[in-house]
Amino acid sequence: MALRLFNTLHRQVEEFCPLFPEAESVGFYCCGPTVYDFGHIGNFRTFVFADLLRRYLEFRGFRVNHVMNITDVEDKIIRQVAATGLTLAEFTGRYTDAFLADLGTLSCRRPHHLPRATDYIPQIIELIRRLEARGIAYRAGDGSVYFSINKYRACGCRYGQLVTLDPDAQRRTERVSGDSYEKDDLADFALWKARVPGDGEVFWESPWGEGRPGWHIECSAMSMAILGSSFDLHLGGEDLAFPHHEDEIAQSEGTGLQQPGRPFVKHWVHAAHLLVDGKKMSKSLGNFFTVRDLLNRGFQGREIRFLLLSAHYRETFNFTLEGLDAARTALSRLDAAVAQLTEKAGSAAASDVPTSGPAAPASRSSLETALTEALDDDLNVSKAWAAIFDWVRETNAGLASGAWDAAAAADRLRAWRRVDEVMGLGARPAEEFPAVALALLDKRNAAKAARDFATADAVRGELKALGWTVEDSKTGSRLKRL
RNA sequence: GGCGGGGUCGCCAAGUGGUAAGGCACGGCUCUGCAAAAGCUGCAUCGUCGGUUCGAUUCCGACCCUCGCCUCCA
Repeated sequence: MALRLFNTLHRQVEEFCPLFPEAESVGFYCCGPTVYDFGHIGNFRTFVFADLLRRYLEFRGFRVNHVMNITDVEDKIIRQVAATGLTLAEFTGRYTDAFLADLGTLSCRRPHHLPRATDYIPQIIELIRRLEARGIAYRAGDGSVYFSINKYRACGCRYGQLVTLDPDAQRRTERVSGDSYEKDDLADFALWKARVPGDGEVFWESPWGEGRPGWHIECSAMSMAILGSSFDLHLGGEDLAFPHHEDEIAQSEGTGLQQPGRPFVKHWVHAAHLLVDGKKMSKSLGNFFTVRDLLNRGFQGREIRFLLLSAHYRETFNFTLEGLDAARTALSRLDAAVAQLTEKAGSAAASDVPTSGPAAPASRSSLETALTEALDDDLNVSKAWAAIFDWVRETNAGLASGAWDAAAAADRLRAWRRVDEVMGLGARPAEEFPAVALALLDKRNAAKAARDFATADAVRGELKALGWTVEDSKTGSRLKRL
């Protein structure tokens, strides 16, 4: 079996085969954030999904070269820079740091490369020059440089690979028409935007005068600079398919840098949106939660990650706080099983180091087999969770019946750790018990030992008021946060 | 208006031409001093109407509802 993934280019599920099987790594690009504000969890759904795919590829034995751009020059950023009086680097640096911190909170592996658009101005200019030399880019009256879709098509290239849009049937919004007068054609898009007074100090010298990069060119420049002119995987949110990715293909393939027969990107993968109350989560609607918002409400990053990974990436997913509560409950059941297994395994588990890469079939656990089967199927996480929760039930039942010794428990634990290399939930953070709670626990244990149940129950009530519940077991009592 | 997704148990969410995974919630039982946790167990005929078929939730058609893209956007 091999990994099968939906490819937006062909609108079907296809087996993932590296473009260059002999190459040492798989080229993996995911459109990153525009750093003008904190990202919301809708944005992070895509990044968590990208992380899952990366982890799974690595689990499957591929070496992944993961690139995520940081777009640090753009209209909203320029407005904010002007408004705050900060320099571009100061302003975008803050949100870049916040973004990376949030990525860490959600247990996403750090991309190997995090190129910033402003560090790639020479490459961007070079790309535009190539397009200009091939007659595909043209300079408009306002000094900006545009991409000509007609010229591009005249070169035998296809515009409209990711979406089917009939230009004549499109809705003409004010914004589109208002934007069009400098362009030869409505659908053309800016490669280089001439400096205007509102840009303040944000501009670069170029063969076309002072200005800044257009909307989509930075991704073409950075992805090709780092991964080459043809690479394996390009991901992003579904809203980026058009126009961003379509234009990216046009700019990249318009340069003619690819080997004959090689596409710019072999496999395009798009993640569906997160909804809130049935509507797309977005900055403009104001219906968004940032990772920080949820942390402030007492949720953990891994709980958010779990929720974001609970639905298939190509289905829209409705985010609710109730859903997050349910995710927390489910995750704590998993945590409890893993914790008990760890306890049972004792020192037998200590030497285990989870490893990536394919396990020999003989040593593959049934959990791992089920996970692989599920994820090979276009990353069917629902199926994967079903297997994981079946495993949780088996684990609890086996633990309760005393069926396993330490070594058997360690085996099961090892299986889980391998699977968690992909899911990325990690271990539950160690709980800090306040001294008061521990004192009350002792008091209750003493009362219980003396069979003074009235006192024991009263103390349990006190603990409950403090937000702790008590779980009695054969081996003793433990505290658990309510 | 054009294009593309969805409508499966109270909620979330897989899936299949032969009567439907998993999670959360809920009920019963076991365990427990009582609980909690855990286990066992119960709980859906798949938007509507037609059609194809021995048989459709799964295929086709129509309709209703809903979300997204077409404009910066994960």
